[in-house]
Amino acid sequence: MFSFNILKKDKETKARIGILRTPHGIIHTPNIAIVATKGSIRGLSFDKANRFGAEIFMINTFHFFHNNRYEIVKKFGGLHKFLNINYPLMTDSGGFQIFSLGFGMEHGVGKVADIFPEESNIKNLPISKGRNLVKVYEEGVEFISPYNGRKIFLSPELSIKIQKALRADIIFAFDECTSPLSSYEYTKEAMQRTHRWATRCLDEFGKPENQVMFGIVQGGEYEDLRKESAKYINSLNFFGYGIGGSLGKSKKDIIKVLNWTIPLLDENKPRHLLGIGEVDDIFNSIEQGIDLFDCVIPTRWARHGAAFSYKGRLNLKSSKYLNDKRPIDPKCKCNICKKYSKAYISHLLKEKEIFGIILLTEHNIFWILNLFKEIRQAIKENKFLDLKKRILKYW
RNA sequence: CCAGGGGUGGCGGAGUGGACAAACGCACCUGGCUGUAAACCAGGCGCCCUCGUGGCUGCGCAGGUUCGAAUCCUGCCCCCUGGA
Repeated sequence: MFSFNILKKDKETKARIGILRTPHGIIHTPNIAIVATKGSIRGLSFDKANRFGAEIFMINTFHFFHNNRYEIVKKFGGLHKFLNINYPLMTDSGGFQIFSLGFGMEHGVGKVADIFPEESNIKNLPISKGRNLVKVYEEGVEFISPYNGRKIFLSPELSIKIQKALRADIIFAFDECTSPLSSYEYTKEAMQRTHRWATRCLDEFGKPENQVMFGIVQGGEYEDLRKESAKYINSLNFFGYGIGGSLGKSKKDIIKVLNWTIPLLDENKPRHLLGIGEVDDIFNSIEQGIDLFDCVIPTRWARHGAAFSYKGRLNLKSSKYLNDKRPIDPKCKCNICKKYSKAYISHLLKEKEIFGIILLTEHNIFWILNLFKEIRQAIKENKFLDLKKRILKYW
C-alpha cells in the first residue's frame, strides 16, 4: 500500500523527483505538506488546497493529546473520517512541542537562531518571554499545558498509540527537538535519548498495514552528532526519514547539516525536512536531496499580512500598497491574483477584516504549491539550478 | 441669566504641586515570524540634534503664586446637563 519511487535525479545536484504512494493517494516529490495542526488549514478548506495541488497535510499529535481529543477522533475511526477528507495525511509526534513550549518559548528563539549560544548572549535574550513548561525524562516528557496549566505526560509509546488512533498515513517517531542555544553536551544527550525513543516507537508501532513511520535524525548543528544520528536512524526499520531539531545559527547551517546527514541515509527512502519552508531554504534543501517539507509560513504569513510573490515577501499591511491596483503577483495564476488588487487586500488587512486573511491564505498556499510544481518540472527538464537562480533573485 | 460638570498628545482616556514629553487603549509607522500557545509578537509614535540620565516647546487662552504648575489662584473663551 505504501511505496516510494525515484523517477529522476538531477544531473547537477542531489535534487530528485519521486512518487510516494499511500492508501489515500500519491504525493509527487519534492513537495510540501500543508500544515493543519488542529485539523484545519487556518483560513482554507482541505478541498480547495487540494485543488491547488496540495497532496498531503500535516496534523499535530500534541494538539489532539493535551485535551484528549484523540479519543473522539478514534471513535470516528481516524482523522480522515473525523475531517471527512480522503487525502494523504501525516501527523507530527509532539516532539516539536518539547522545543516550542520549552526552550523556544523561554528564550524566544526559532529553530534557526541568528545568535551565538554563549553565556553572554543568552543573558541578553528576552527570557521574560515565558517560562519553561517542559521537563524531559528518559521515560517521556512532562508538559504543563499552555492552555490550562494541567500537567500532562507524553511518552514515545503514548505518542505512537495516539498517532495510531489518529490513523494518518505517515506518522513520525517521538523525538526531542533541541534548540540552537543548546550546548554540544545537551544536544548529544538529547540525540541519544531520541535514538532510544526511536526503537521504543518502532516496538510500539508494530507492522500495521495502513500506516508507515518516519524516524527523525537529530544532532543539532554538530557534524559528528548529525552523522552519528543519521547512521543510527538509517539502521532502523523506518519507511522514511525526518530531519529535525536545531538546524544551526544561520541559513547556511541548514545546508551544512543536510550535507552531513543526507549522504548517510538510504537513498531509496523519502527524506522530510521538518518545519522548513522559506523559499531560499526550499531550493537549498532540495538541492541537497530533500523530498518533503512542511511549514506554517504560508498560512502564518497570511494571517500576519505577508504575501509570497516572485518579487519576494511583501508586507501588505504597509500603506504603500493602498494605491497599488496591481495583483499581489502578476505572474501568479491564482484566483486572488486574477481578481483582486494589492490595494483591496491591503485595505482589508489594515481594517482587520477576516476576508483579507482568507484571500491571502489562498494566495500563499497556491503560490507555494505552484513553486513546487515548477521545481518538479525543472528537475524533470534538468533546469533546477536555472529555476533556483531565477527565483532566488528576489528571495 | 442661575446651578452643577468639564476642556490633557490624531482619537478615547488616566493624572490633580516635584520621578510628566505625560499611564493605558485605539489609530499610525517599522521590524520579526521556518515539525503553529501566533488574525501574533517586538519596537517607534511633540519638535531638534553630535541620539544622550541632551536641548526646546507643551495639558483651552492670558496672567499670577511657587525653588518647581497639566495639577493652586485670577480673568477670559468654549462645551455638556438641569432650571428660568
